[in-house]
Amino acid sequence: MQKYDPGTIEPKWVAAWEAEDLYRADDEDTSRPKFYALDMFPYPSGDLHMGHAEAFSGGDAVARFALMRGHNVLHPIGWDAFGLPAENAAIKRGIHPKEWTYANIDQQRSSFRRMGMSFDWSRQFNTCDPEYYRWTQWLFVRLFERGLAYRKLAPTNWCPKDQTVLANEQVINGRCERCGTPVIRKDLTQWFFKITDYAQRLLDDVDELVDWPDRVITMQRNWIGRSEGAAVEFEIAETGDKVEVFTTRPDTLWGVTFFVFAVEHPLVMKLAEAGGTAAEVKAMADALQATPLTNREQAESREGVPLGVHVVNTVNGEKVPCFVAPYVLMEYGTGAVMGVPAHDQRDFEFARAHGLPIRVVVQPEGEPRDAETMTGAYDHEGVMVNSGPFDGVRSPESVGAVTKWLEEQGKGRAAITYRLRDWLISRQRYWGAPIPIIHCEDHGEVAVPEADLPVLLPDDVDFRLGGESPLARHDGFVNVACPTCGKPARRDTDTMDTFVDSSWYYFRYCSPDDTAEPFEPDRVARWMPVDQYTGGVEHAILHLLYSRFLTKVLHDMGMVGFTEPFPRLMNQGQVIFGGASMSKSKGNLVEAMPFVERWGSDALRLTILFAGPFGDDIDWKLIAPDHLHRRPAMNAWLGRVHAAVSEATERDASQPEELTRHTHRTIKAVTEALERFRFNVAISKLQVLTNGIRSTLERGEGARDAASALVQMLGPFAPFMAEELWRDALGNGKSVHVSSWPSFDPELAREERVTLVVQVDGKVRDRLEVDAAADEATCRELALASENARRFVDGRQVRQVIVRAPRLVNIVTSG
RNA sequence: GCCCGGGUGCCGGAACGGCAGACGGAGGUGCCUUAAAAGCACCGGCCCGAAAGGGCGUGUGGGUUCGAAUCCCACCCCGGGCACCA
Repeated sequence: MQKYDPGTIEPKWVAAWEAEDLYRADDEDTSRPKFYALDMFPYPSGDLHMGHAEAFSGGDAVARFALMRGHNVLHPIGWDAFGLPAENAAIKRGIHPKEWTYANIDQQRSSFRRMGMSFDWSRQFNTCDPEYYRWTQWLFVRLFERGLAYRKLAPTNWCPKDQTVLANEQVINGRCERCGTPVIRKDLTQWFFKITDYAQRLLDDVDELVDWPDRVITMQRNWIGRSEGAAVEFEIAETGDKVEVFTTRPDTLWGVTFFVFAVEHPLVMKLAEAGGTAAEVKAMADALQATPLTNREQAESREGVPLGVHVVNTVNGEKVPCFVAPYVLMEYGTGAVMGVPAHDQRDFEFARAHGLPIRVVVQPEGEPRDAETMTGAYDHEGVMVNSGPFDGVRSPESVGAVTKWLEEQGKGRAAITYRLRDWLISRQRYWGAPIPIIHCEDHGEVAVPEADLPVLLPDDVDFRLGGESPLARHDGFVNVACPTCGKPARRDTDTMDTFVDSSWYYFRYCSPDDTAEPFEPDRVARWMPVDQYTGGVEHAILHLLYSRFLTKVLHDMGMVGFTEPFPRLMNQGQVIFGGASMSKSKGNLVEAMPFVERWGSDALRLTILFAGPFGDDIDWKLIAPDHLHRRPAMNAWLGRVHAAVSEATERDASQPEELTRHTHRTIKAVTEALERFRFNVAISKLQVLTNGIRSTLERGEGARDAASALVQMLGPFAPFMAEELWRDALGNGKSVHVSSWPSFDPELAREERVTLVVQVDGKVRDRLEVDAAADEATCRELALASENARRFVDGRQVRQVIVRAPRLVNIVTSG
């Protein structure tokens, strides 16, 4: 008998599967139900590491399971190939980003092949291919036409190191997500996608996400950040200017004792001049402009500068002083807030710092607060006081009552504010899809006509860092005729955020060779929505939100008939090392291929999927630290499977019923575990069955049927071993991966003999073997007759006997 | 601060409210081997006990229940997300 050698088995089947075209999704076949199994496509930076191995082992198991259950499976792969890492790596190495990117893609592709992933390779594409980004640009133009792509001067997050603007989402704790450099503020004209138009729908349609992890849904909700309240109009006493504020607490309007503007508020300089404080205000504005956003955000000081003017409190006519302070942000609400120190902690601190009055207008019942002695704001429920007509009104009703009154008085209205901002998509970098816009002196922003797409990214560009987009330095790219009038004009020199590329790639897989449109609506209708999306939780917000947004836009354009692309989402955990996330810079990145070469792809998949629940993080250091020297348990198990199955096929003896029952129980358990992505549990059941087969063989009995089922169930986890045994040892002609997933007979899956646990007062005192069909009376009788139990019952009075036939009897005594 | 997760042997982890620790790892003992590795067999929560057996055990404290790792309340600790959001 031959020993298990993955090094010869695995490459052999890679070649066979490709020759047989085993994993091609069939666009025409409607006899089988479709199943779109999507894995978040990888970024081609270096070769595959253990994080890839985890994500794709899980995704591949899902796809293979669906295939064996009779689905027509679409399981595609591609590369998210534009973006900063490629550009940075290229600058560092002095080569072209294209070269670096395509080399990495080649390497990852060959590694995926070696691992035997069940991808339909005929659909592969890269987002940096002109055939792909042509359609990214096409989508940009469609959004532009619909008013969903627009340019505005905006304070941006600027990374001084990467020399580019970052989206809010790419700023982590005030630092650049990529390089960790503190981000500073810079006002630039930028392209945005108007995702805020879809804020409410993005929130509402969360209901259509039938199977997403709760935490991801929560993150999406928090990111959209809907707040309900009121918009109230105030008037500046000295100038008559009107100012609107948003508040979630209109019931505290009578407690307003001051008013604060953000420095960027359009009225600020005018008011400062009127109030005679222009110099101080200008100084503060300049200081803030030069201050990195980090410092501004972390400032806990309540500094502020008086504007020298007053605002008239809309509800009672009182005049209160106005200030400019950094704690008020132009980006949220209206950029101006009413100061209610008694009921907002920030306002409280500001009032104390500037000697402003504090007025309690909401009193907690039972323990009234006193402005003099308060040590912090009271921001909970209570009864309104000092509030004119509203004295005595209780929260939470008070908020609605005041809002209604404001509307009647024409002083305000109910309002909703979202935390979500528009999506900043322009990048002043080279390695991305050029924005297909031409700037004409006479016609402004003109979209590149569809026939002229793609706007090719020129190869001969000096892409090293500079203050502006590298494309701006390429005259041949920049200078172009206006599509409308033909006069000399300039191309837009920004490129698109890579999140734009990745927000629609799953549509392209449905018809990847389409040269007339981004995707064929009929094919998309055929394959989408995605049946199971697998990927990392690091994309819980950005990628998923953008994809959901774009799908809704395409829906509104009449191109797709659904509004959510991924109703089911599964997040794998991260593979970490020694408690820290793996990264090249930390030097703890564990690459996948050395393991594969040494012990096989099957062993790697099993090691990772067996390590714990799929959604939990895996610490490689704890799971297989010394894997290149020590034989992994999964490789050893596969060796035993190989030996046992081979032996089972050579034996004529009949299979004992006990093993048949065990097999059916295992099929049931593994099927259920796979349906819920409980790979670790499924694999453990397969190991138990292996042990059962081995002891059966040891007793000289047969195990062919059990072995056959085991091999099939191994398919999603260890595709090579399964195939080898299925075709070679078991002698089947067609691939195990297109065989029908084994079914179980519920009658056989039920245990025949079970352990009846006998408890006395809740403690286990005996275990009896009984027929699984034993009824309540029988169990009760057997339990009461048990020697071991009686030793604890004697001398006591039996008060109650709980029977859960055939598993448990609890004899409850007293005394 | 707010919002999510999660605390089970030495380790990864199992466990429809009903035998806690399945299945593995690390370790130990034995077999095989000149030897090592590999393989195979057995042991493996803690305490008492020679054993039979008993007691204690799922972060802490309480509660519900015949019965709680599991349900409820409070607290402690760890991880993640958001964070001057008006």
